[in-house]
Amino acid sequence: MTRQVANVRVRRTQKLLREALVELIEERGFDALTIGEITERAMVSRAAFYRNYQDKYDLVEQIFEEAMRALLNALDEVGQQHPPAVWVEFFAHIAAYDRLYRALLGGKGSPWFARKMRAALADMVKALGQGPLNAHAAEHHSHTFADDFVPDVVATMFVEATTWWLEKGRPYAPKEIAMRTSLLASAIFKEASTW
Amino acid sequence: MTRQVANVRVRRTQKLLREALVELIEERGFDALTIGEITERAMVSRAAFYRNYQDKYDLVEQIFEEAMRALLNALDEVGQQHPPAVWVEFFAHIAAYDRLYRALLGGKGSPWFARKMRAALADMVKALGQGPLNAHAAEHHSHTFADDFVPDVVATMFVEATTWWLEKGRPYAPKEIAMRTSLLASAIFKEASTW
DNA sequence: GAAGAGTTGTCTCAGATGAGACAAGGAGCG
DNA sequence: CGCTCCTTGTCTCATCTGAGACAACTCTTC
Repeated sequence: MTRQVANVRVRRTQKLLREALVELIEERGFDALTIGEITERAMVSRAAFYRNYQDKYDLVEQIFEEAMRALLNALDEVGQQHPPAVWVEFFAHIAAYDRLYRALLGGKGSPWFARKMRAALADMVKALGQGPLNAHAAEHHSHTFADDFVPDVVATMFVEATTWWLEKGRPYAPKEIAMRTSLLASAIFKEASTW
Repeated sequence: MTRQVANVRVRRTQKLLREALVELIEERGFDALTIGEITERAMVSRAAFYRNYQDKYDLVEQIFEEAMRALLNALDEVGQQHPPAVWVEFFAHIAAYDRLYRALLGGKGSPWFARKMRAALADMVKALGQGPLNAHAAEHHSHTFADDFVPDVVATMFVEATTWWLEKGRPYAPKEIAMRTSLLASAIFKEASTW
């Protein structure tokens, strides 16, 4: 399949499909959706769907990747000065894409997506692990299996925190939830560094 | 121009243009907009615009007419039992189309639209004038020039009330604002019936 | 396990759409 | 006035899209 990008019609089709998918996940959950349902909502033909995407997983994946790109851009602007600032930005990002993440992570979402997100976050945590967030590991040169395992644990924690936060209607400001979760993350890293 | 309706593509184009127009009125005001700007936001060609509409006034007009159709449907369901109920439904309708009416009636809207709405409301008031709302006129058979003038005044009052209500962020519930304005309307009718 | 209903993924072709060019008109400016 | 820049409204043609048909597949339900 040739993944087109130049044409306005193609980009419009993709936009309509993305919006329709998010709406429908909110209404009926991801797993229950059929391609025909999505394309009907998007006012697009079923053929147009298959011209752009493999299946509905491909579609969410691209929505998610786009969201992640937006997040990474936001993180670039913050710089790496203050470790918690990254997570403030992260939760601000979640808040901005509230409907999307609520749809994908909430009760009607698919576990498949939570895995996807956990993996992406684990990569982020690993990248940050080289930096100032994980001072202990850097100091003690603790190159155990913790280097793979701990980021996974921390990422899981962040996904859980995000899910909880969204489902409760975001009771804390991004700054606050970021503080709490990054303190938890630090504690995990610290504990792990003693292994 | 042949006004097409059957095709999905045509309806989609119209939907995209409607949404783009409302967005852009909110951002930059109605008068400042060019056709090119609207079509670009809608991800639609300029030619497609002219295939569906005469000009931007034609487009707002249709958005408004669609909104009015929705309102009249809602009014049908209410029935004519309780005069204020009609106005409760009216303000509930305004609230439902909050963004649209705020955009069209607010500071960046066009006076042209306020006139349009006043005329539509005057017709509504005249229709209701035959009914139970205007008990006085019916009782006293007051067929003066008031039959044309008073509905205009009342309609103007409703437009003003609507504008005020939207700009203040809808401080009252639809029921409450409906109560107050319909009392005003009754007072106007009562006074006029003594002429 | 057979039948029925619904979904998926692919294909074709008529038909609607986007790109772009065009003349005409208006607004701002010296 | 003349000049430039932008917008409008219309047209043509290449291109993308929707409709619909199709076989293959998966569930239910008997």
